[in-house]
Amino acid sequence: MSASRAPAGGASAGGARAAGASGSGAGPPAGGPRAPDKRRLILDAAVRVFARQGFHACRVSDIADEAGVAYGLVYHYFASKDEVLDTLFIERWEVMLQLIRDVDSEPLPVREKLGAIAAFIIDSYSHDPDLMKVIIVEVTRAANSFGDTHIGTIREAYELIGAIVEKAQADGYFKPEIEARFAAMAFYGVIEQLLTGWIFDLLPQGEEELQRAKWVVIETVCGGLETNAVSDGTTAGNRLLR
Amino acid sequence: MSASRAPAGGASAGGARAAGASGSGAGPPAGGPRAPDKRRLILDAAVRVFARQGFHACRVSDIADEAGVAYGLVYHYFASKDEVLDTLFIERWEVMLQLIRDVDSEPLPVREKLGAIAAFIIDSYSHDPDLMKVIIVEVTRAANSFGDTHIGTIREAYELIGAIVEKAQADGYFKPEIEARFAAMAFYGVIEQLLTGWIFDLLPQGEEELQRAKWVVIETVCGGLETNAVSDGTTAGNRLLR
DNA sequence: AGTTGTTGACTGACCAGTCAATCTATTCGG
DNA sequence: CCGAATAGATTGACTGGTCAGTCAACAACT
Repeated sequence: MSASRAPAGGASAGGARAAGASGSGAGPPAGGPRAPDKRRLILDAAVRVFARQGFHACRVSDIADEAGVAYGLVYHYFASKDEVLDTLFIERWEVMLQLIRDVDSEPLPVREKLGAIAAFIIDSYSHDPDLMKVIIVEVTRAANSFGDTHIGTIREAYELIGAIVEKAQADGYFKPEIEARFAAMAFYGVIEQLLTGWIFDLLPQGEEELQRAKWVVIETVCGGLETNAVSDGTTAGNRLLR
Repeated sequence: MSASRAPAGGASAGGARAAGASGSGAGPPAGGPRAPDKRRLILDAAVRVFARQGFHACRVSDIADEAGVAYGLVYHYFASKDEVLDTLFIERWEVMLQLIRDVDSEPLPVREKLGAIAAFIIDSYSHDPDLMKVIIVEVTRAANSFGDTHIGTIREAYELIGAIVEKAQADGYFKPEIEARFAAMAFYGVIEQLLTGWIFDLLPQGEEELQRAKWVVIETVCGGLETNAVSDGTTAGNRLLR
């Protein structure tokens, strides 16, 4: 429930370089906030355009216009229109993957681990709805084209979450009857559907709702996965074990 | 849990007719299984092609080829490529909507109501994975383009499910702290994510797994929504009230 | 004098949608 | 009962527009 590290949108960080430019090593002279950094400008513009019109419906010239640069410059920094989207996805997903790994390695109760993951994703949406919309709509859920390309990376997230669930089962917090893989999908599915609800404007999305949603996710999913009696007579849920 | 009415894929049924053909009333002489019914042929071919290549990546000629008809015939029955997909979605979604309405109107315990809905969707996938893939990937989750067009119909499903949850809350089976709208999204999200898992081949999809998944969905979601003590001391879950 | 950044007009491919022609079935006058 | 007439079904070559990606030139910086 604490602050949770929401990601900064601006800094360059990784980002897979395309073909073409050999990039002699050093980046811009000083990484200060002053540099125009057209590459970033294009990436950020692309997020807005993709979110507004969708990847397929928008033209490369729309991105260039939005970024205020010439058409050709897009191809100076990226090998193709696809690569722009790929870059956006990889950049962001890698951060999430790292967070999940970090969370996983810490000795926390499951609720807090899953809570941190849910919080991260929801905070990411809160911080940059357009970017999350693009990643979910255009990549994560695009079974053909992009989804296929990144399926390996996407799967990794599910597997890491699955591992967390498995551990919780081994420790007796979660019931073992529900396969960890299924549970991981369920957990992630609930979160993604909430984002979808916000994206489609099917759910109210004040800051308060977003915060509350974190709790709802955990309460709903963990509630169903925990070993809270039912079959055995004791009232002792994990609550007491913890 | 019972058989649940899985939909037949073949018969024409409703289906919004396009512009053009005024249809002087009677359809084909006898509605027997003999009639070629090119319209249906095209629709079924489109499902296969859309599932395989995706809506955007495929050409109208691919559909015509797959159906074994001439290019132009597609435009005899449908006003546009879009209309083919629209028709597929509406046809199927309407059936689901009707099922939800039926289920809702019957006096059943929540678990069985939601169970019937989950079963229907999962059976639909089991019966025609391609069609479900197309509907989910190309429409339900396409925030721009198609998703936008059908958002009203999609929303209706969420609202109906939400109403079921609300009723369960009023009856004391579900806890009231989790807003019905959220719960409905969570429920649907879990199911859709499972389908996604199967579509992307992230989850094993034997017939046995699909059947088991129905139980997992209910167990997970309802487990988290039910008023199973926790805050009050009694072990009495809804199980006893029922 | 070279290297990297930036520009935008241009091209080549691709494809949705059109349409005139052909085919098939049903109707109807004689 | 037959052949003409009408209407729908079916065909596939063609068109028009769109757009991703190229490239030759120019600018800025070192």
